Amino acid sequence: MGKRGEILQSEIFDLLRANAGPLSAYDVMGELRATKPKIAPTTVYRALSALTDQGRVHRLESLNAYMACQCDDHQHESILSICDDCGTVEENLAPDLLAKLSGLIGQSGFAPSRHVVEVHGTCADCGPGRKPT
Amino acid sequence: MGKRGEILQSEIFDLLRANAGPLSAYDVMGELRATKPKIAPTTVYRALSALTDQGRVHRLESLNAYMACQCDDHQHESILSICDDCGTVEENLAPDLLAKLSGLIGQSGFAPSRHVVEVHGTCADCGPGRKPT
DNA sequence: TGCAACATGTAATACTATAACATATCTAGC
DNA sequence: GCTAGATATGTTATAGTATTACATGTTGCA
Repeated sequence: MGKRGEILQSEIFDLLRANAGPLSAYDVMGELRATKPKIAPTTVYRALSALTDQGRVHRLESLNAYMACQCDDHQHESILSICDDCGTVEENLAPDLLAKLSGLIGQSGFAPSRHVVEVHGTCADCGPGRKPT
Repeated sequence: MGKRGEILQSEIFDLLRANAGPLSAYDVMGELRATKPKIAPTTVYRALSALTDQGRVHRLESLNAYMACQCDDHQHESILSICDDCGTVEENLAPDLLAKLSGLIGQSGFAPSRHVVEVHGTCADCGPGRKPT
């Protein structure tokens, strides 16, 4: 086996890439139901889990949602900036900052394995001095 | 009104303080049911929300759980290190690092309002070179 | 008193995620 | 090819997290 799973993963990855903002697991399932009316949460979660393990998809812990990695190299941890107005998320790379973070935490003997760094706020397009339509 | 709410908040705060690790909202509700058998989720969430607004309680986004702030001054954002083995969470203050983070993100015109920084790993007590009991 | 504003209580339901077990597919060795 | 064991996938049910909508109580002030 394995074949069908990879197809599903690609399908989900494309779906997330095509979307401007992040999608919840159930959003993804809703989209998939268009072609696979009987797909179950477990199946979707398994695929999302595989994708996040691969680094092709990021999970937004503070939103319970998922987005496609915006970079070509999927072997990195990201800093995600989330606009609370329009919902768009930008991915920022800052290995040095994450290293500094690990160093700081490591001083007390803690061994970091995974960083969750998400910054909420308003993006340039939604920022102050801009009025809603 | 307002009085009964503040009492409940203190009760929850004490409960969280007494606990070594973070508690989920429903954990908290379970404890509260000992004295208030009919307390509802909404009530608990409202109190937790007030407490987090005050900075007396931190929400762990990656665990869907809550913990009492370990510092006396509750007017700060924290970096939380979470041991995936034993579940204990340490609070680290690093205003300079958060400022650097804001600066980085701000370069693209993004205006940060809230930082979520959670580091998973293993704490000094659970780290490598230590075998389970 | 009466009412406006707001805090709290209550019930129902929506959203997110996993457990447990059944079924299908693949690979290796015969 | 066939069987057995390992692994991936499908299916059903349920657990865990959070909010909506509306009812009721409380306060302060005209």
